[in-house]
Amino acid sequence: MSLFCPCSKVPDHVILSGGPNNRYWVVDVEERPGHKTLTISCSKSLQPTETCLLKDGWEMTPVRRGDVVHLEGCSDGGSWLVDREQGFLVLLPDSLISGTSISSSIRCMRRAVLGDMFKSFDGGSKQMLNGTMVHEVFQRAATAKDFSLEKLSKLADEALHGPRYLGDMYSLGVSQEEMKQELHDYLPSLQHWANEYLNSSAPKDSATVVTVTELADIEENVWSPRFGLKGKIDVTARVRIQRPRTGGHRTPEEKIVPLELKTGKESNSIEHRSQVILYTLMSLERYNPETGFLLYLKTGNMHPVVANHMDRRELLKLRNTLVHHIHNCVEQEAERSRLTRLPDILTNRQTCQYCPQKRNCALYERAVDPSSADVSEDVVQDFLQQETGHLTPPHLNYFSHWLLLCCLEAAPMETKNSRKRVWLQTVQESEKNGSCVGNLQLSAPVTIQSEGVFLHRFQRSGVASQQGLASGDRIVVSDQEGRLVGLATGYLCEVSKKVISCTLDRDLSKYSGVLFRVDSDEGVVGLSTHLTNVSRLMENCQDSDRLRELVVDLRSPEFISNLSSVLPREAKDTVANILKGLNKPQKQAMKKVLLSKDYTLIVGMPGTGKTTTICTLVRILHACGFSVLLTSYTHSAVDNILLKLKRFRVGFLRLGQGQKVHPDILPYTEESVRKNGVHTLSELEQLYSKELVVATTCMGIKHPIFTHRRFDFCIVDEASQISQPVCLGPLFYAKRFVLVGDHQQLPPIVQNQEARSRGMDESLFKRLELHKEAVVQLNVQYRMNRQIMSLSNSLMYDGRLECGSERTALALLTLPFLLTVQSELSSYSQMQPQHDLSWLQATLLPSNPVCFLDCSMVPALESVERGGISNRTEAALIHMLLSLLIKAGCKPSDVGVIAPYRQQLKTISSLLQSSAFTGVEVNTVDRYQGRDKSLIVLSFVRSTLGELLKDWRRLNVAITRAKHKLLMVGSATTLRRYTPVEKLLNHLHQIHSCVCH
DNA sequence: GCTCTGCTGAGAGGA
Repeated sequence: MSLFCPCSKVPDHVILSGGPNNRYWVVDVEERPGHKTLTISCSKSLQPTETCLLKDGWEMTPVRRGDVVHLEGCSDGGSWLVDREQGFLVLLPDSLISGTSISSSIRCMRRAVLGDMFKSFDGGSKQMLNGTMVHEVFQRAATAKDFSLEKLSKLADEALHGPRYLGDMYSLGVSQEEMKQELHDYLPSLQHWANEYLNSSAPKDSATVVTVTELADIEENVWSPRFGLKGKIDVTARVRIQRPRTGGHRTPEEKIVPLELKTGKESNSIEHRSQVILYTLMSLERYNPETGFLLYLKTGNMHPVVANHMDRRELLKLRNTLVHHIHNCVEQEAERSRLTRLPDILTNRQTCQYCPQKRNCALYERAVDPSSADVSEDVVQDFLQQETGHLTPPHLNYFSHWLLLCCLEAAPMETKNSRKRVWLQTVQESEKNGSCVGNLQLSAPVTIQSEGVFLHRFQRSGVASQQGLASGDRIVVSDQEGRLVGLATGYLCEVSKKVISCTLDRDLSKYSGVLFRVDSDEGVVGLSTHLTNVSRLMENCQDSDRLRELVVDLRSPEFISNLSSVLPREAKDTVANILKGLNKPQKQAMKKVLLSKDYTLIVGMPGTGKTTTICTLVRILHACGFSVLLTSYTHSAVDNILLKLKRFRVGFLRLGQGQKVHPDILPYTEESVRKNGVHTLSELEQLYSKELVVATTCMGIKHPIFTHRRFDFCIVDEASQISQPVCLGPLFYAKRFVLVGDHQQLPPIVQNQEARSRGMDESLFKRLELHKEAVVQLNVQYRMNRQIMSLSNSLMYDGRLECGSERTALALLTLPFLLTVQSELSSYSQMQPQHDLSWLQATLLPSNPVCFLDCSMVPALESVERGGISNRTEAALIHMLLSLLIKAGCKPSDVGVIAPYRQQLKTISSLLQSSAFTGVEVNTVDRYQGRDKSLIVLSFVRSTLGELLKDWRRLNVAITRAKHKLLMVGSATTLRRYTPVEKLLNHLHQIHSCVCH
């Protein structure tokens, strides 16, 4: 008998179910020699329970209490058996693992796990590019049903000159001619294959004859939640298999099977065959194929791969081990998390020699166990020495620290990942969340918008339910039955009650008649960019060595003493001219950057003209002939600077998806420039090297341009909001860098509590700030009037913030009709003397720029709902204040309402529906950073200060958005318990107790 | 206790 903890509760985000697509919660695991028994339940109440007996090797499955599993096979009255002959157990089935990950784990499980954490940055090889291009030629010939040499060679040339692969050739440094040679070598065997297998009628008595009668699909995308698999099937073909006659007459078999194309050696290796077997497994629900084919395009030979139970069983066991390691890279030890061990390092040096995860493999080993370099086997010791010998203990510490933080932070992202809803929730359930629209049918012919972008229109039948999807959202399309999950992904264009239009990566016209569902797809972004950057920082090369010294060892930044050596003579006048428009600290900032040999930190306090400063800096650097890489975390921050820069005839290249770029910046994107004709490699090279200034987001550094170009300066805007690993990314490509930010404003958002407490919200900006000599402060501001500024000064800046002019200092809200409103209020007060409204009259006065409206005396209770926290009383008060202020002549577009919680914004917005309020912007503190309004109304929402406003940086941002008037609404008595708010309240002259009705 | 923006991606061969 096994005992299990009755208090163990299933978390909210877990979805369980019975039936063919079952999901069981593992209540308990009982291990015995040779077998393992699971106590499981598919109900969240954990009643009733069933059992599952694992044996014949399945008992080695690393399944634990609290895991979710899927069971295949049969159960006998609630007891399942998974053994040699029957049944499968799929561990964590909602984590879909790709076919290639699993087949790569055959040789080295450790490599497969690392491959999931770190997307390798090696950029591939010429052979790989050729492989991709041969695939493309084959697939397009298949679509055109024409494998003649003329057609093939035409398709090859299109691929060579089309936009798609030029970037890869640029990265790899191979010429179009070279690639052409490689590619053309394959064409004859492609034709040969077609002659041999495609509709061939050549009868052969002796052997099995396989004839491909139809190429049913190309690059079919498959998500198989039943087996926890995903993949892309090169070609899905209908084949006729005629076996040799043995006497009697035999009808040929017709089947739909996956074809896996390979351009490399005809190895027929276990990895290749495993890939095919996994494809047959994941398309079980679609066609139930028992066979697949490996098609080697070098020779045109085709090998059948028959999938038997044993192969499938062993591959699923590998998948289970892999998924276990991916999900359990962190373990708890005495309340503190730490990295877990990975599968062992191979001791066969031959295999490891070309492994793309070599460095990460060694780094990880030393991160979990610093002593491993001394105690392991000799082979491993040598390997560790070779890969990490150049690193000091602090370097290794930095690596393991950030690796752990990233793994911790990845966990909440994983649980939030809503992708599993696509297959675990019905359309009705998902529509209720607003994340899905169902009952859709194709309503118009699919049109091709550009290469690989297909415009679809769907008609919705039945009642339109609550609408949660918006245009621009990333989506995934599946059939409603759950047989064709994840058919295509793309973006939503138009949503109305009846019609949905979207652009998808695949043409779904062959599914006419199918009922579709469209789900929002937030995707699983993960933290692989972060980890890749941290790993790169540990590389044994010049760029990384230098950056490591500055970032990890915190070596003091150096400066040269004389400007004249950096300023070219011919640029002097231009630079002097540009400098004219700047104030003193801004000029200092320019000078510091020019003198820097390593880096400069520019602290841009609120309203001090950060964007202008960066724009001016770029102009100066440009005038001096320096190249500049301009980045920030968000597209909008990058474009804000570019919009300013554009006016000064400074040329630049903007990298990134056109969809995300500001419309006015679109003409500068690579996409648009290339439309004007870039067909050769040298044209592309020209485009990539033409502009001194290149702009992109920090995550956009996977672009081919960075395989070759280096910049004199890298500027990172909003650097105090970017987490360290991300901020590092662009710095690899520049000799010097400039971080612009303000650590007194919002830090990087970190969801995991432990990750935050262990320092994940420390930006690189903050880390480097200890070197005072690298810091310039922009403290002259042009936003807030004197009273508002002094509030922030007392809270955060110790009086360092200054007004740029008397005009700024004295500016007040203009309310042309205030007298009318005031007299109305007065007469109301006279008629109802029990309602003293003098507090309200004082509040409205522009000459009272900062007011706190204290709701302590009225019951202003917050309510915690599903969507978050709100406070109706505060919302009502804000509604009244705004009505009066707008009546008094304040323009709605000059008004901003800020609250720390989304739910409160909803509550406020719903009260501001009337047209009088059109233009009033209601948003979170976070969204308001970097922006301002003449009048800001701030709702504190909580009578007990929440986690969010305890952060004085968030509070600082909130109060510094107002130019002329700041109204704060909250419960003063309780808020006083928190030091930052207390400090703030003590500074105020105007605290009004409001008496609401 | 509820703040949010980034990202195509699974596979393209080689020993």
